Amino acid sequence: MARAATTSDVFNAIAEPQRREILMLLRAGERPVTELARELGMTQPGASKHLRVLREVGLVRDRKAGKQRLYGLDARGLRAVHEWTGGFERFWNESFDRLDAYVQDLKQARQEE
Amino acid sequence: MARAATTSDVFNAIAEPQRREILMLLRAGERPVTELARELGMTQPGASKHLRVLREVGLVRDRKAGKQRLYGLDARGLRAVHEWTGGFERFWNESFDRLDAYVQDLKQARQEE
DNA sequence: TTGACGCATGCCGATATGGGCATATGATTG
DNA sequence: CAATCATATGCCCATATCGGCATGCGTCAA
Repeated sequence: MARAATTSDVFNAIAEPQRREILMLLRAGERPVTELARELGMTQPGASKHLRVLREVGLVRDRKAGKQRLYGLDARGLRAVHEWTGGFERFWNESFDRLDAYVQDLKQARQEE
Repeated sequence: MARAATTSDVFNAIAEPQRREILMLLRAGERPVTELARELGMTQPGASKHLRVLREVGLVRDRKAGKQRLYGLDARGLRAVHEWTGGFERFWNESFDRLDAYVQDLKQARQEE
């Protein structure tokens, strides 16, 4: 087996930095492909491909506007990611204590050598 | 170029479902590799490889305990993902309105055909 | 020392990637 | 219809993946 498809779920789709940038840009409103490409410094085919991935996982939607195709944000899919990571909130707050304990263990292990 | 390394950042590391499962399991406490492998129904080498990725992005830390090696959660890296997705919160709440507007646009476009 | 155990690593194969480039497709305009 | 603009797609390449399997390496026990 190989790596899962980028279109398999939102987690995979947003693993790509440029796709995350696209999403951030779209917070300011709908945009045609060429403008996105220009703003992100990528080629038009490049932008189209990333947009396709985002569309397939439902993070953006597109709308024809004459010659152009406007892409807009549909952030609902990001909620799942937010909630999943939120399930670890108490752990990243605890982390310092845990790191402390870890350091203690290290010291102890070193003494036992 | 190819797809970015899974170890390039936390977003890539957690794109893998099994790695997310590992992290969830570790919320209950440290565990040796073999036990993780058993609980997740994967082979020991498989678990080791996923743990390596998680370790390289800093989501887990390991500690030698005699013959075993205990892996523990370090969730701090997930905070960045939580915050990034949090930046879209108002958009997924708005989504229904926006969808509505979208539907209106569609209707209008259809009339103009 | 010799086993046995726990884990990490290396190699293989199949696959999907992301970027570049050319080109097909669609819609608008003259 | 022809020319043009906006996008999407297809193809190629180099690369990194994940899984399976064998094996190396460190640690503990007899």
